[in-house]
Amino acid sequence: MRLVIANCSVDYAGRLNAHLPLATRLLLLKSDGSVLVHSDGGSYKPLNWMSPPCSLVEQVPDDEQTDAGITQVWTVTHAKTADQLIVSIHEVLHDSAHELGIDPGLIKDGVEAHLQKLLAEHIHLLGDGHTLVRREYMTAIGPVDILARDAAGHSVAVELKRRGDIDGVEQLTRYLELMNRDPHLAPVAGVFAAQVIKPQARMLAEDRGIRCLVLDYDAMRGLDDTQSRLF
Amino acid sequence: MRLVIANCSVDYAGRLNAHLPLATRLLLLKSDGSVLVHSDGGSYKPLNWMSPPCSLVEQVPDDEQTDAGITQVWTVTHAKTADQLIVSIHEVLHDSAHELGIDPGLIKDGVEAHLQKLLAEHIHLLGDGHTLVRREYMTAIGPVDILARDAAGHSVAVELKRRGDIDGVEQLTRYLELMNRDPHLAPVAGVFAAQVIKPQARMLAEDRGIRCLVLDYDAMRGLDDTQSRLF
DNA sequence: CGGTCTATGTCGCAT
DNA sequence: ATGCGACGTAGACCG
Repeated sequence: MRLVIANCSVDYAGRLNAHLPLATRLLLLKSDGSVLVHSDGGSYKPLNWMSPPCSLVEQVPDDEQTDAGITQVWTVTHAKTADQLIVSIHEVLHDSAHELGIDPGLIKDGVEAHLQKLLAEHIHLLGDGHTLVRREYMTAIGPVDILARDAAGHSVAVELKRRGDIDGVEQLTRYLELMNRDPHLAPVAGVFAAQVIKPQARMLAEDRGIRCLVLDYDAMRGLDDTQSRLF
Repeated sequence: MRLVIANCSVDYAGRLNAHLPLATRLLLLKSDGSVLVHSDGGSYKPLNWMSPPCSLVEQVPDDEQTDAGITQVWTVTHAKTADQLIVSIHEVLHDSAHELGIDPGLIKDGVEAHLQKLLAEHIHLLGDGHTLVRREYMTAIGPVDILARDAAGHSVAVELKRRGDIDGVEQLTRYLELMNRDPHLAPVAGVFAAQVIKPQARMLAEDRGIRCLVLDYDAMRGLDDTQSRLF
């Protein structure tokens, strides 16, 4: 990894065109050839960048560029799309290289996949007598997170979110509309399950006859632990 | 901006929990207090981060941590959500600070506006005999990208996307529902036009009687060039 | 490899 | 502040 602090301007030409006027920035060159241009603020997103696979070529500026005060030009070209990032460097204020090695990577916990697995394992949380049909039940417009049957044997489609928002309700509505046309499944009831359900999403769901279910992730994990210990 | 290369492990507790095992990484501290943890590869997204507004506290490790080889502990806390990022540093390999100043920011030049202009100029791409009524036709719930009339004089509402996704179909559906209540416009047909239309979006659109139109941006630009050269 | 969905999405703009 | 749509979305998972 190479870290360069430099006074530079940057141009990107690819899926859009973008330009960064002359200013002092961090240029971060990773060992896979990718380049990140960061300012001293904002979020984790760089002002501009080139993702791998790509290659960097350092060029000597032509006369016109030299007259404009440019001392180096970096041209970073994407290997597949031919997108280009051109960094015109005026002054280098810092330049250092570091050996980092391969990163073991991030370990995550608490994402939607876990929730889905936990709810499938404890399907009774949907209500007494419910049974699991399957996770990721495929329909023509995409997979329904969980398909179950209630005590009376009627289909129940569950849309699962970490945070229950309006678009989740819209998604479930589309599935229900489609599934209710299938005589093998109809009638299909809807359950919108999430750790937190926004008031507007709850409103919309209930207005459409969709039941809302707030899930307690820690409690569900607790159930899981208890069950694990029993076996 | 402060750049630190260090052997460290990182823990995040917030909307989810995440852990980074001990390894050498770049720690990027921006002047607004935000922190980015980057490995030497992957994408522009850091392995872990804390976005502003947040505050960093450097702590002396307790005995247990010292025994584990930890020399510094940074606790970064988000000012609003109380999300925490904890960086446990074993060894610092580089540490430098740099004054960057405020960045003038990125200037973008997009593609979708151009697509709309091109389709409006070559409205026959909608079908023989079509005529343009206007771009950005205003309705109570927002502007329809293009309103046209077909050969029979019936209204045609066009939703334009670079990439045709399900939410684009939803958007057009809302417009059509509204516009079809207006006796001056009804009946209004829908056309979903994009450079790429996802199968599920096509499915949903056609199920709702909305016609799908795949646009070739380069070919349309070619038409434009030809026309430009004629005048 | 393409197709779809999730995301600590982020970002910007409207209300 | 909050909702909503776009993004050079990126990344994971699945056929």
